[in-house]
Amino acid sequence: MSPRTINQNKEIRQKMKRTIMDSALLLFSEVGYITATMQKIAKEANVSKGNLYNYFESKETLLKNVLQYGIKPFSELYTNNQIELQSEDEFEQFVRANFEIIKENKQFWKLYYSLLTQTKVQPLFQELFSPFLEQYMSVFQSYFYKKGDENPEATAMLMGSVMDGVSLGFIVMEENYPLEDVLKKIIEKFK
Amino acid sequence: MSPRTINQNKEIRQKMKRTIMDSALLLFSEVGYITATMQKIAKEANVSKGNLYNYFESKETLLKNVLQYGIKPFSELYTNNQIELQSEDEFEQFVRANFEIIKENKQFWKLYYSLLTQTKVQPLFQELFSPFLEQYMSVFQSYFYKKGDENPEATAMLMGSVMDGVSLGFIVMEENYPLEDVLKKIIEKFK
Amino acid sequence: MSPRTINQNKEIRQKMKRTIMDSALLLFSEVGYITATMQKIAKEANVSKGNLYNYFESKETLLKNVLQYGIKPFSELYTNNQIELQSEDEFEQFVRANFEIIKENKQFWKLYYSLLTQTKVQPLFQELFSPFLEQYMSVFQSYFYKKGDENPEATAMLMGSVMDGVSLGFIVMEENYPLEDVLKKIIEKFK
Amino acid sequence: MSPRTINQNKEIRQKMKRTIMDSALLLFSEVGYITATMQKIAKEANVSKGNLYNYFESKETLLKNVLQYGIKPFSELYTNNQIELQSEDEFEQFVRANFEIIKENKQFWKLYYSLLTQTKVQPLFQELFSPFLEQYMSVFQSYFYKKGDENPEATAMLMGSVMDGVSLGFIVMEENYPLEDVLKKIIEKFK
DNA sequence: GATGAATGAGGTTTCATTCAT
DNA sequence: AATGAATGAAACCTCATTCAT
Repeated sequence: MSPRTINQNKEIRQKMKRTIMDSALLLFSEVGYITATMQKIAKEANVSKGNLYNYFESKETLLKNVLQYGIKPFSELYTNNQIELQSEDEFEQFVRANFEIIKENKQFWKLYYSLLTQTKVQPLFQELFSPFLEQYMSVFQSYFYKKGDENPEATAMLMGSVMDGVSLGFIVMEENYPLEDVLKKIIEKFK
Repeated sequence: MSPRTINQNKEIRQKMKRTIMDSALLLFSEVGYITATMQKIAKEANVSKGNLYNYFESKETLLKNVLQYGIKPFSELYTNNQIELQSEDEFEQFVRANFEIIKENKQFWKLYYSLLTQTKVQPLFQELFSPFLEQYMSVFQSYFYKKGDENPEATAMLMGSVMDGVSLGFIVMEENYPLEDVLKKIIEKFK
Repeated sequence: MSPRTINQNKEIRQKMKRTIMDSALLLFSEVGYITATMQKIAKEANVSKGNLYNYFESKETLLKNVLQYGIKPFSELYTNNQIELQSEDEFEQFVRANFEIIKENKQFWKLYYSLLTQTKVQPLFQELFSPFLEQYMSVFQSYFYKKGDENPEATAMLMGSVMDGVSLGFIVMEENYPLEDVLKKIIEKFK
Repeated sequence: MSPRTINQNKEIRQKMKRTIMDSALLLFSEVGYITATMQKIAKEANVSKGNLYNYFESKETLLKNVLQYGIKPFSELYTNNQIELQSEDEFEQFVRANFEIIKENKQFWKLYYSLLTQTKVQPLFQELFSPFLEQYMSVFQSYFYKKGDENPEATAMLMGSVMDGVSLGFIVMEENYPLEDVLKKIIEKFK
C-alpha cells in the first residue's frame, strides 16, 4: 500500500491537535490550569501521556495553543470587519454579538476569567489578549465620543468592566443568571 | 522558673495567627491558592513549616480563616446598620463605601476574584460568601424598586455585575484603572 | 518505532508488581508496616519512589495486595479440597500442612502476627482473614466432635490458639524454636 | 509557708511518673507504640508536652519504664516464691495465676504482644523479658520432667506457646474468647 | 517543675516530563 | 507517531524533641 501522502499526514496531525486541545480546554476550564494534569488531559483525549508531547512541547505550550484557538472568533469579529458603530441599533448588535461568542464557548471564557488573576500565566495572558482588548476599548470609545459623552474613555472602561462583570456572573451562575434581562438593561443604560 | 502566663501565650498566639494570615493572604492573592505553598507562606511569615500547623490545621483551614477575616469589613457594613438606601445621595455613598473597602484590602479582593472560578474551593466559597451576596443584592433591588424600575431584579443583578467587573478591572490593572472616573459614570447611569 | 506490545507491557507490569510486593513484604515484616517507608520499599525494589504509585495507589493498597497474595497458599488449602479430617493420620497431615505453609513464607506470617494487634489496620485485617479463620475453626470443631469431645468448640479454639502460639514462637525465635519436637507433642496431645 | 520537704517532692514526682506511665500504657497498647505520639500521651496525662521530658528523657525511655512496671506482678510471682509445681493441682493454680495476671492488666499484655514482632524495639524487649521467660520455661520443664515426660523441653515449649496463643486470642477477641472453657481444656490436656 | 511555641527531618503522595521500545 | 514505565522535585503534613520564659 502506498504511504500516506504528506497532506494526509498533516490532516491527521491537525485533527489530533484539535482533539487534545478540546480535552485540555475542558479540563483547564473545569478544574483549573494547575489542577488539570497532563495525565487526565491525555486520558480525556484518548491519547497516551507520552504522545501528548509529540504535539505540544509542554503544558504551558498547550495552554497557549488553547488560548490562541479560543480567542479566534473574538479576534475575527474585529479583524475581518473594521468595526465602527454607527447607531444605537449597531451598538446593541455589537453587545449581543459579544455575548453570543461567550455563550458559544463558555468553557473558554471560564478559563479566561480563571486565568485573569493568575500571576503565573500573566505574561502569556498579556501577550495574547492585550491587542484585542485595545481594539475592543476603542470601538466603545469612539461610539461614546460620537454620542457626545464628555468622558468617553471612562464610559468605555466602564462598558468593558460591565461586559466582564456580566460575563463572569453568567459563567459562574450558569443558567441562574438572567442574561437576557440584564442585557436589555445594559442596552437601555448605555446605548 | 514559672512558665509564660496564660495571657502571654494567648497574645503570642493571636499575633502569630495574624502574621501567618497576612503572609498567606499576600501569597494566596499574588500567586494563587494552589501555587502558594505552605513552605513559602512559612518563610514569608518567618515561621517554620511545622509551626504553621500549630496554628492552622491544614492549608484549607488557613484559607478559610483568611477569607473569614477579610470579609469582616464587608460583613460589618451590612450587619451593623440595616441598610435601606433612601436617596440618590445614599446610593452614591453606598457604592463608594463598597469600593473603599476594596481599595483598603486589594489583596483580599484579588484573592476573592481568583477563587471565584476555582471549582476546588467552591463549596467553601459558597458557604462563606453567599449570605453577604444575598444581602448585597437585596439592598440594590429595593432601591431600584423604589425608583420605579419595572425590573429591579435585573437592574440589581446588572449592578452586582458592574461592581464585580469594575472591581476586577481595578484589581488587575491597579493604578492604570481610572476608578474615580468610572465611579462617576456608574453613579450617573444607575442612581 | 513501534511501542511495546500490549503483552510486553502486561508482563513488565506483572513482574514489577511482584518485585515491589516482595520488597514490601520483606520490609513490612522486618520493621513493621508503619516504620517501613515507601522510600525504603522503593529502594529495596530498585524502583523510584514515584513509580511505586504507578503500581499501587497508596501504602495501604500495597499492604492489601501483599496480604492477599500471602494468604493464597493458605486459602487454596481450604478452597481446593473440601476438608473433612477422617482419621488421626489426616489430622496430623493437616496440622503439618499448616506449618509447612508458614515455614515456606515466614516473612508473611511475621507480618500477619505483627498486624494482629495493630488497631490501625484491623478493618482491612478482618475483611481479609476472617473467612479463612472461620473455615479453619470449623475443620477442627467437626474433627473433635467426631472424636466424642464433649466441648469441641473449646478444644477447637484452644487448637487455634496453639497454632497461633507455636507459629508466633517459631517466627520470633526462628531456628531456636524446636518446631519438630513441639509438633510431635501437639499431635500426641490433640490427635 | 514552708517549702515542700524532700520526701513530699519525691512523692509528687512518683505520682506524676505513674500518671504519665498509665497514659502511655493506655495509648501504646491501644494504638501502638509508633502511632501513640508524645503529644497525645501528654494530653491524656494532663501534662504539658515539655514537662513529659522532665520525667522521661525520651519516648523509648518512657516505653522502657512502662514495660518494667507492667512486668512486675509477673516477676514477683517468680522471685518472691521459688516455684516448684508439686501436683496437678498446683499446676492448675499456676496456669490460672498466669491468666489472672493477664486479665488484671490486659492493656499491658496487649502492648506486650504488639511489641513481640517489632524489630525496632527487640533489643529492649529481649533485655527486659528474657530473664522471666527462662524462669517461666524452667518451671514447666521440671514439672513435666517429674511427670515422666520423655521430652519435657518440648512440652514446656509447647506449653509456653499455648499460653502465648491463648493470651493473644483472649486479648484480640476480648469477651468473645471462651477463656474459662479453653483453660479447662489446657488443664485436661497438660496436667 | 511547668508551659507550649518552635524546629526540621522525614513521611506519603502527585505530576510534568523523559525515554526505551 | 505511539506507548506507558520511569524519574525526581516538590507538595502537604507529622512528630520527637528543644527552649525561652
